[in-house]
Amino acid sequence: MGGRHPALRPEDPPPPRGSFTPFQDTSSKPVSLSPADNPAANWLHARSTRKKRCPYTKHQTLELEKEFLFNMYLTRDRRYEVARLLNLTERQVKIWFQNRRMKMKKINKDRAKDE
Amino acid sequence: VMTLRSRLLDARRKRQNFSKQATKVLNEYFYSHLSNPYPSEETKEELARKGGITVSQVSNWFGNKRIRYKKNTGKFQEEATMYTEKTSTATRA
DNA sequence: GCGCGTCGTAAATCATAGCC
DNA sequence: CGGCTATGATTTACGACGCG
Repeated sequence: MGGRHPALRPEDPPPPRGSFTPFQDTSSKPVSLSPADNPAANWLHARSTRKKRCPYTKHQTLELEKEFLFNMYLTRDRRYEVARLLNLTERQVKIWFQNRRMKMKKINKDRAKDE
Repeated sequence: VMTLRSRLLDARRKRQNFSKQATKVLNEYFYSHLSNPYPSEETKEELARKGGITVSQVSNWFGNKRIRYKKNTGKFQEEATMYTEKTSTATRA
């Protein structure tokens, strides 16, 4: 593996709730846990405090796409405005743009091979 | 959703399930690395080559497989046994 | 240090291939 | 054929790490 884990943690105590100790484990690989009966026990998993994915409405998506067409990168002001208009948080808008840029990269790559 | 594949892939090849060869290659890796089924980029490329699919498809497959396996391990026991023995029988008999 | 960037992923959801 | 499930792909959300 590249070494870097994502937004997930391998296995850990129950939800700390207080939301500290984000962590993960870039180094140690005790390689021990994972009872034979549950191989998935040591796999990465999302923290239990993660917000459930909530599909955006057609309108929200359409407006976000229009904004993306205009600028792939948001200014702080635009982000605030878009979030207000679409009733999303600024964080959601920021992440939507990050994901959208990744999607664009993938599309371009696919199209490059395709010719 | 249909914005991507609807245009770049729909007209011609619609989604089709992977070939037996691709499925075999992916499952063999998955079940022989069950404790850590996260292939490196290089490994993904190799699996993609052996299966005749793209690296993205390999990533999608592992993402789907990990979640679906974790959600219902029981349902996969049969194929788990199958691919596990297929991979280890060589050394014995 | 903050703050936003990319990268890789989980989990949910979508779309439809394929099998009764 | 119509319904249902299996499966591949896409969509949200986030931690780790990088960089200015």
